[in-house]
Amino acid sequence: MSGNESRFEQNSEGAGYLPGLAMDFVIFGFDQDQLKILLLEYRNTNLFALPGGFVKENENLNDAARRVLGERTGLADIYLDQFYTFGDLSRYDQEPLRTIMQAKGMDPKDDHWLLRRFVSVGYYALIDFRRAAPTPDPLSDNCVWYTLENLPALMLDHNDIVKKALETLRANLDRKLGGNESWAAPLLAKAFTMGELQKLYETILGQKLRRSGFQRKMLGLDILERLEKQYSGGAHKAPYLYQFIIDK
Amino acid sequence: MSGNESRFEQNSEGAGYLPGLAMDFVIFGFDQDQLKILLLEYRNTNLFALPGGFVKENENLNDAARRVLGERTGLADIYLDQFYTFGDLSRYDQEPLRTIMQAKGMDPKDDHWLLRRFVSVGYYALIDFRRAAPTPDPLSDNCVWYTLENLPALMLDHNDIVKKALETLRANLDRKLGGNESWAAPLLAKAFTMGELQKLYETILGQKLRRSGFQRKMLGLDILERLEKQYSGGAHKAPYLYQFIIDK
DNA sequence: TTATATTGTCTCATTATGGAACAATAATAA
DNA sequence: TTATTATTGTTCCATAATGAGACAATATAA
Repeated sequence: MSGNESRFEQNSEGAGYLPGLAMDFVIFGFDQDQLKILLLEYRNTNLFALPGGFVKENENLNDAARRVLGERTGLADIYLDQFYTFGDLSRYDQEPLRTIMQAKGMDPKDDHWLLRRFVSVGYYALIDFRRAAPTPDPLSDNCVWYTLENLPALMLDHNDIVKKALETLRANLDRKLGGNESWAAPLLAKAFTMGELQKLYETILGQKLRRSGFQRKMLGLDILERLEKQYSGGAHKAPYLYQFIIDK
Repeated sequence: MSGNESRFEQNSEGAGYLPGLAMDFVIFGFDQDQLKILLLEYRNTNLFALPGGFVKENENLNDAARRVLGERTGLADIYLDQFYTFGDLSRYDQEPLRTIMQAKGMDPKDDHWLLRRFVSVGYYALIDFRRAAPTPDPLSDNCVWYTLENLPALMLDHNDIVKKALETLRANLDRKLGGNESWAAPLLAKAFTMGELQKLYETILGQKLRRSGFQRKMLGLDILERLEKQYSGGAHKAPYLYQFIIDK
């Protein structure tokens, strides 16, 4: 992190990084029946942004994504999906970043590398809300979970990026219904009830599903192992707990 | 095309273009029951590549894609899909491009902008085989249709790019089956038989489909208009001709 | 005129899905 | 202790979708 700090402040040329290329992340977590994503906050500016990063000159693009994801969440081995590359000219707006840098006491020149035009590769990730250690980058003051329905206005085209990420995630859910479902594992506890799994689907898809049909389909996929243990805590029949079958 | 020529030869800095960012195209056409894509050939080098291009400094990424697609095929208003961005270090191999430039009588220095590392945004397009005017770029000698099953070994990671494009196209076919099917229009004649449409699906998906089921599903989508005209030419009952319903 | 290949449609068994019912039961209220 | 309540796991059935094939229709070739 110490070497990280310097790339923003001391190095006005962005040496060691590919010029004009950035990455932005839509990092999904699931907590209390809500989908959330990680946002960066900039104090005194009222600006919010997606976590992002840059690609080193001797680094694979997707490796850079994993590295930055680790830097922001402390997590490795994450379900990570490159979903779109954003390259509109409307992204090229020096104002927000200049405001942020000035709020940090910097006085960047017009040709500071961070103020140039960037094309940004979008990734989304599904991570374990409970294990994540949200960490702001050197320019930000905070890295916080925001409920998807409650997002503030974000910098540049970042709201569009979130929208596209969610669309892609939904489409992939449909397609992956037949395959290995372990994508959902990081979003749930190790053992979970069928109701919790259904709630996760409903939250991502933004619509209610029929209970019996959902149970029928999930059990039919042979990806769930029913545990003998039972959950307790509600004034009703105790549901089974399930785990995803690994390997498969 | 005149201004195009100069960007490769006279301008060793690539001025006016975003550095390190390229686009590669998998341009699909359909002819004689075969799926084909456009390849560039380089004489005296035995090298083949996907058509590609660069993004101007004051141009949207997707607009650049449409521009380059027009330059290579002469076509506008094309179904164009950005499917993945390729950024592995293994792409960074000066040899093929140096060979090509030398075969053209150029002697580029090691830091010639074309010999630097590029991250490339992949697009695929479905175009009308009959209306296309394949046009090589200034570095290439030829722009030719190749059957997908007969592709030669391509430069750099271009075979991977083709593979990924086909995977994406197939996945999108499945998803779009319920929606508007006009994506298929550029690949077929204005009027076509159900058998021709089925053949197109089978070729893209790489598998046989059941005839009665295909007909049932297609007619049920309400996207086809049955024409009174009938095709003739085979020693059998004449099939109906169909058109896609526009607007819808 | 007959044969042949392919088409448009239909049939029927099988499977999947929508929607609801039902008994089971863990906690809570009486 | 007993009744109540909310939620679960399962079953049921009507409807829809799908797989696999049968059959008559017919434009050309023999």
